Amino acid sequence: MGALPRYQEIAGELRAAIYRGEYQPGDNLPQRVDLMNRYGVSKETVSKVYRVLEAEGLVQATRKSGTRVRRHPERLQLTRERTAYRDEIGYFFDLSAQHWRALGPVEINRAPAPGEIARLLDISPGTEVVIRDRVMGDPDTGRVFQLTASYLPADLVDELPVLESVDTGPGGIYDRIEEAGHGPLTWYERLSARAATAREVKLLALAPGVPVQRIVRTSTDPRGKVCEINAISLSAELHEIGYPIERHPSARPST
Amino acid sequence: MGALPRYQEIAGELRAAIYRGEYQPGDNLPQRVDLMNRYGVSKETVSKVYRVLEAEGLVQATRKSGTRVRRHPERLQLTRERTAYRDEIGYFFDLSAQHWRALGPVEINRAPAPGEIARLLDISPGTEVVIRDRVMGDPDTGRVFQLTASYLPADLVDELPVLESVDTGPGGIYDRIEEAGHGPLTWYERLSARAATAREVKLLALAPGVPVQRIVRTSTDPRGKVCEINAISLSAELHEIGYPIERHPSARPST
DNA sequence: CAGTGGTCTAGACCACAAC
DNA sequence: TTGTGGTCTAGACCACTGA
Repeated sequence: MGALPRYQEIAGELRAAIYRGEYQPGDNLPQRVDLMNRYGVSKETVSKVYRVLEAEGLVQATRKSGTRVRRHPERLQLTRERTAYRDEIGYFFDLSAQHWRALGPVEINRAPAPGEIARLLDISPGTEVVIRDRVMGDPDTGRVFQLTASYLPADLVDELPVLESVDTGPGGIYDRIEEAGHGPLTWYERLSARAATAREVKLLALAPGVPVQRIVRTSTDPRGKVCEINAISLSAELHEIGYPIERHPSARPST
Repeated sequence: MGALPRYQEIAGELRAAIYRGEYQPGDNLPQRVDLMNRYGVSKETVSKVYRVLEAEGLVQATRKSGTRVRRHPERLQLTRERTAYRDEIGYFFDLSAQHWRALGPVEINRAPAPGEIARLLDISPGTEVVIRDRVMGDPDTGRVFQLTASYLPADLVDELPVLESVDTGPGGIYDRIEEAGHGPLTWYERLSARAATAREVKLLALAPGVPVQRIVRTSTDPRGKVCEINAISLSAELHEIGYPIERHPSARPST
């Protein structure tokens, strides 16, 4: 027996075969019973093999018709602008997602701030914040594309109760915050990724093993107080974020 | 019995308890035997529960001392500039990662282009390309931070054999490509994320369930030919990519 | 060296989707 | 209807690691 457990070895062989192109997207992989015989292992072990590959997003199993190599969908190019625009409804940060709308009403709750958010808001973890949750998507097809959560520190909401109401008026929370003397806000975005939560898998209809891409935007007032954090989750399989690179004078073309 | 399998139900309860803060980072979760008794399930089922939570990057098991809620490391802010710089060694696209160096020699191979790369190079999948693989990291600690692969179409390498050699001279492949009449190159970057491959888990020392962030840069010559694709994999847990947002005139401050 | 996680089995049963 | 994936068990054994 090698250093790796049996099921990892078998997963490795199948993975390599997929990368070599022996199994093309859409092809069926050997079914459970065949692998049991071929490698002389039990059904549970074979299941473990396929669970590993499924968690990697490589294969997809359907009852009766077998386990297939996944076809990866084309990625939607999400040209994330580094510029904030504003229209009659409010602010937007994304030219290519301009037609997405909230599917259903905003959900507003008070809850302890998750660790990452507390750190960015510069409050101690577990402190209560106001959370405005939105499910965004294509209003025509009803397809969900992103989950948005807006985190507001409790002291700011006490000062500005409108932030806890469903309709925050023209220009949305940013205009209200700026009117209350916190303007002009400056924005900063951070891009990261992590494994999907159960909620994200369900709402974004993620295939097993697909991570989410995160866009976390902080809004800071001129005194340096972080007034809001806006966290977006997107399917990492469906989206990519693109931008052109400019040449610095040090990188002059040599033609 | 509900709609979900038993192990998913139990995983859900533990997950919720972690989010509620009943188990803090560093705390021990109940051990296998306790959960067997509490829920009246077998050891394999309990293992499956913890395998789910581990794949989500929520918990980490160590023999003898139990299964703990993971502490997530601080993210290294990777301020990805939108500007290409150049020094005596070559081009760089990342101010904050300037001191990273190749750990070990470049590995150069000819292999069929993976689907994603073929699409960007505008060649049919499986066409042979030249791949230059590098492992980058901190030269002092030896810690690996990113895997870099540079994909070059075979016809360009036939025209410019130096692209297949280890030392490509001052300014690297970009200067060689531009000197050969393909300059000035224009660059475009795409950010995405996906589940880690086995190689990435090993080389980047990723914890189970941690995805990789991908930065894929295309270099295009003035005639529109894509001359190179540079694909970087980073631990999504360790890095985030940040940038400030500017105000468009439409988003004037309302103070 | 004992305790905990990790792997594996043989066999049972369920549930869904294609036929 | 039936074949396929999916779940679960009871019990065995291994392997690492912290006291």
